[in-house]
Amino acid sequence: MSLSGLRVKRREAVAEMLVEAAEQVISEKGYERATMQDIATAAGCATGTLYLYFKTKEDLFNAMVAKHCSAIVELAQAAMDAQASPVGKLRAKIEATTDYFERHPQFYRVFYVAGPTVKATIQQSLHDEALEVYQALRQAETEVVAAGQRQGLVRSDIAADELVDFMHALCVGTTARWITTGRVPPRAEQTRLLWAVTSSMLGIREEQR
Amino acid sequence: MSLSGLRVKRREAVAEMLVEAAEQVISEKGYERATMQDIATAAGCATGTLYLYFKTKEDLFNAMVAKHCSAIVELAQAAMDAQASPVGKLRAKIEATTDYFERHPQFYRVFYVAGPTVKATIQQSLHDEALEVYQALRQAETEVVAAGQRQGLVRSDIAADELVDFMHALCVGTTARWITTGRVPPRAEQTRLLWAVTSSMLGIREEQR
Amino acid sequence: MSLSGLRVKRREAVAEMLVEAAEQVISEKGYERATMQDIATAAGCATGTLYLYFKTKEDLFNAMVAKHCSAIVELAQAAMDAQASPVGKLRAKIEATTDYFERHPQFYRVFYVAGPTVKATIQQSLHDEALEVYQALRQAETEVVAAGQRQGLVRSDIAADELVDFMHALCVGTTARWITTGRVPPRAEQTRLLWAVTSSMLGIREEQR
Amino acid sequence: MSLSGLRVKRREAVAEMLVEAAEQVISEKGYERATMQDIATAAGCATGTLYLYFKTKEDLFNAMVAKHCSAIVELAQAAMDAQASPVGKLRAKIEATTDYFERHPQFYRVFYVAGPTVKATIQQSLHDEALEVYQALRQAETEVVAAGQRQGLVRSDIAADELVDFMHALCVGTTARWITTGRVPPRAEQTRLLWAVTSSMLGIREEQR
DNA sequence: AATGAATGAGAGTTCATTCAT
DNA sequence: GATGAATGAACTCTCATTCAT
Repeated sequence: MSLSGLRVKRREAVAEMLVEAAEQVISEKGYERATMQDIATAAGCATGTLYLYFKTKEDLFNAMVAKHCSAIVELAQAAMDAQASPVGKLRAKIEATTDYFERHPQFYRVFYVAGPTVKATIQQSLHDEALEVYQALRQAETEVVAAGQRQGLVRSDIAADELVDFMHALCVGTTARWITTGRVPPRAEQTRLLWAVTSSMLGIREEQR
Repeated sequence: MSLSGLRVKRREAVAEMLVEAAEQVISEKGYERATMQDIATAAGCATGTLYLYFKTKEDLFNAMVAKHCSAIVELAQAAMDAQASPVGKLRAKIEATTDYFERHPQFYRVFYVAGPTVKATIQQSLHDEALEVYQALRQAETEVVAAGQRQGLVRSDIAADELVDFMHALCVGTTARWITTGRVPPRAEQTRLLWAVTSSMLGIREEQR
Repeated sequence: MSLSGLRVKRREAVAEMLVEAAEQVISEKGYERATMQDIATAAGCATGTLYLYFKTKEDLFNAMVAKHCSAIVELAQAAMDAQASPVGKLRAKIEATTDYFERHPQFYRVFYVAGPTVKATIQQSLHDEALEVYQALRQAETEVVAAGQRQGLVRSDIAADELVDFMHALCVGTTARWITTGRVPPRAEQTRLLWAVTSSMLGIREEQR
Repeated sequence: MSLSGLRVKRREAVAEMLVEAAEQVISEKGYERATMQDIATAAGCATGTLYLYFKTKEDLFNAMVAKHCSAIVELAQAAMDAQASPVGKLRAKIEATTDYFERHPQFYRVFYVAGPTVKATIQQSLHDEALEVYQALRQAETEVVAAGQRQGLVRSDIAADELVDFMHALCVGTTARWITTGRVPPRAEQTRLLWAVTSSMLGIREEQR
């Protein structure tokens, strides 16, 4: 690997570390209350150093959000692709995302602590890179639900895209509660519970029955 | 009413107005970005006046949150009391809260815009005044769900208090989506949709069938 | 005078005082080196106070420049209007401006110390308020010189507007030298010297001879 | 030439290049706004490299000013030496300096953009190297003018050293106007105009008449 | 009670300078 | 010698809070 290749690698590694420090601090204090000084201290560097890697505070925040969004979307998509049946896909997707949030509770907390910038930021940062991917995921889920409806496996009295929204609301809301209260059930239980409520909400009739 | 009684009345009326101004501004800009100057301007008074009624900015925010929490809890409790059957109670509670948020979208928005202080504040402000009432509501709901389970009207494979949490997650998450996207379905549709997903999630078998 | 009238008066008085403090500090250290803290200290107030009267540092600077430019232009115009003959007008204008700079040496120093913003600022601030007045003055001078040329009192081998530019260059440059070296000749001598060189540069033949 | 002699040569060549880069950037943005990074970029080297040749930013600036001052003084002196008569000397000096500024407009611009450091810097940097030379030039000019006065070629109602100052003011002010407005007359015209106004200001009676 | 001018601590950001590589 | 990442002091500007009127 060339010298400049090494440099790029190193730069990315440092940026990654700074993002993690930011994540740490922001998840504790919220975006507005977290100062660049705080983040620098958490990262073990000087304030000015942060600006060598990110042009503004918001930039740093965006980088963090984009990183996680991309990761989640990617995992969810992969989990769905690995399954054949609509019901299997939905279940796998729920498992994958629950899993991710459990492994990255700080990121989740950001959304409940981060404040005003979050919404604007997510939309903006996703526009740049991951929005298409994110929309594709939503599209894919809707198609899966619709397929389930056509096969009589999913309730048909509510439109597929609305069901997807309900699914998201339920999963996100539940995960939020787990993480913010600090009482996270064991993994197996998480999946069981979430799938139990989601599947009955969707009126799912399991195929193998 | 005594003179001092009138004075108290007047003081409360002014405080109420200031809270409304704060609500307006904070729901637009978020807690951190909303300045006391902004709020004073919205209320049509001077900055200093705010401090005659609230000791700090956070105090003003707390008053606003407490006001709405109390109102919601009260309405929900009343709606449940007016129904006899467990299923009726649950349905009535959902209707009552959905109703409240639709009439006070600004308050709802606060939770998605308000930022870091929200969680701390809610817990703190609820501690002070409304937490007991709020816990009582949750308790009441849990008992209703448990009663439904005993009568075979509600699924029994998940504990009553957990079902209550799922209910909350679903309702709050869905309402959030409606309000933040700005695409609020008509009232009747709201209730139909929410009840359709909630009841099937709870495995409800309607009594009259 | 009404209460709000008094308030406006007071506000203007304070703003004027702050401008003077800024003038003091900037003439010593230059625009870039003068900090808002310095200016506040010179004015005997807190940093924040400056921002109650001027939106930005540049704003404060602009206010200062605009004030002096307007004053000079006004005095110069008045001095010219008070004279009948072209030669008298030119002489009166030189006297008036020399006079002003002698009474406000700090302002003059600004132009030799203030730095990059000066040119941009002067053009911009003059655009807003005083540019037309300033252009009018230049126009008036050009006409005076042209009149002098028609009457055979001023050399005709160089265009009137160019002669005006030379006049400005000579006066400004000379005043600059006096003020920056600190060796300012007595008033009577100033006028005598400046007029001696200017009039011979303009090829002036005094009328009464 | 010895090895170390070559090294010195090389070092000077690099320093010269860096000074030119600084000149470029500072003439555009002004001293304060020009960053060492900007200059390094313009020079095609790293920030740190600048510090191998100049101890501080001000040092680099001083080097640049000193370079031009020396050059101008040298040219002016040579031009004067090449003429015999006082009037010829003055005219030749004006031609030489006008010429220099036209060939180095960036340097001239520095004085109108560079800001607070200029005065201090010029005095300081000239002290170190060129002040004596500069003073010598001024002295030489004064003697030329005095000689002109003795021969009845130059007005005698104003002291020789003051006339020299007026000459400087007029030439510098005029050149400034040309360069900052960007409307530079053709070379021949420059000399004609400047000499026309300067000579009549000095009350010069051309010898050949 | 009401005002709003004043405060000053603290935020984000920049940049001359250093130093390990 | 050359590099450029790292530093941290210093800057402009904001805003919750106070207090004389």
